[in-house]
Amino acid sequence: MRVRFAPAPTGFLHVGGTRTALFNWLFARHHGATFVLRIEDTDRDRSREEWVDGIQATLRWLGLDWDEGPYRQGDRIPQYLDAADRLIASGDAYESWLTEAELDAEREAAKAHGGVPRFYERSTAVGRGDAGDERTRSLWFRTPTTGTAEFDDVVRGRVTVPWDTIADFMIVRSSGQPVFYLANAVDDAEMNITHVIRGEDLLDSTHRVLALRAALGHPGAPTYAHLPLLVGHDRAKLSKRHGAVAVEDFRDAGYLPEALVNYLSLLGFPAPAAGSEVRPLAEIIADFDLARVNHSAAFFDHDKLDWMNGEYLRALPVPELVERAGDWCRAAAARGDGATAAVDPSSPEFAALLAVAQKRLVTLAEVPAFLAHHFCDESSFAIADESWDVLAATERVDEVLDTVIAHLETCEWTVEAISLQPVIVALGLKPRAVMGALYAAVEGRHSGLPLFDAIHALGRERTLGRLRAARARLG
RNA sequence: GCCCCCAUCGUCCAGCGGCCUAGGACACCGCCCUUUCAAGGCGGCGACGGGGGUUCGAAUCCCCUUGGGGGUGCCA
Repeated sequence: MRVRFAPAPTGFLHVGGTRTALFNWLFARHHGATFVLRIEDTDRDRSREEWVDGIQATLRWLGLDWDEGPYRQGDRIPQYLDAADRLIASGDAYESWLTEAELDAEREAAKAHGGVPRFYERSTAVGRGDAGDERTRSLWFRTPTTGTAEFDDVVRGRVTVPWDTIADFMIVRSSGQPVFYLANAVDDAEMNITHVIRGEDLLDSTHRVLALRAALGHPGAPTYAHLPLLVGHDRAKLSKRHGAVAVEDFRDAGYLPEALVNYLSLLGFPAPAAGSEVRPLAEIIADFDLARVNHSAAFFDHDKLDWMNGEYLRALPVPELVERAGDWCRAAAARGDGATAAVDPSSPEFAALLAVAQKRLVTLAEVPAFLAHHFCDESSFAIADESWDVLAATERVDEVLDTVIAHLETCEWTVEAISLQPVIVALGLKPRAVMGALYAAVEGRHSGLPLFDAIHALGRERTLGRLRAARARLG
């Protein structure tokens, strides 16, 4: 069996396309099939080489490795044009020298009659036009006018459409470049693709591709499976205007590829009957079955992705978390992220603080904020305004600071010995009531990393310096 | 306009004629734990769009309707 993922390099790989790639990949890995990557760059004007590279880089980042390709349709133009010639010869297609305005006029006329445009008659009548006309040649497939177009879809069942509702369609542009339908039909046949797994937005095009394939004389047809679309808040097909949908943006935003893959595997496919939705790839592969794919569109829920990413982050062994967070920080710094540049991923404190930050992380992008109080110059250390307000509003805060300072001046420097509850309780106060003030004084914000670990990593002098500064500011 | 697809909690899924006073997950709310915040534990809120059938019995089958989406491009 052979499947293919066939993106057009007209933009970054977005989550919708990624889900399609993932389901093809899952199918291939489940059945031991061959996964082919094919770049559909027949539209020269919109295709860009950087996207061809970007798509591959993103697939690699996700771990969706392909077995063949990437094939480039741009390299196979002669095959498509040859196919077009055969269609002209057999009478299944015709050439047209109609201008775009004339084509539009035909469309208008057809619409007025409640029908669908056919350009053959008019094309024949006009021919190449008069000498001096600025006409160009395009090739069109002549669709049947009677009967029904039908095929069996693994997820939708039998799909039937009357041929008289399907207009003639272009197969070669006036620029001489073949159109998607033709290239798609030729490639799926010549590459021996057995299963076409793609988005539902391509459902209606299947009839045209199948008609081309039949007219070209390719026996049989692949099994089709049209996946439910991924939609945004407005339930419309997911696109750029729905915010961050470029997968490379998710990488930069600190998401783990395995979390994104796991999350995507849940959209349009039943969650495991028993056990967690968070599960190893091997299990997702083993469980995959085209016949169980859902029918209705799925909303891409960032909240659930966040939760999933947190689950994966928490499950990471600390050394691996340190390594991956370090990689992320270096990449962010390289992108020019100033807040991250100060963080030193190779320092022992980075690892120590990350270990206590782990349960609090939703994405790797939050690492710098949690660690900022540690990796800053004392001269640039500042307490956030709202956190200072919390500190200032704390009951007997001056007394608390004095006591804590005294304790930290002499205590043994271990996380256990630093523990501040005893001294607070000794003052007759509840730790809950004053802890916020201490977080603010030491970490610059009233909520953050566990205080005693933060203090331990910070060291005695820096900690005392901050506490004394806060005490002094109180007056 | 025409054609096609779809329809269970706010969201993602379970359900494939009786086990459903509809189950799980995310989100949300509350409680517990607690060094703030998280994490974790426990609990709560919350859905079969509507109308006809079929059947002893429909979330599950059929029809209509409504709603949503997709297609109808010299995009794929």
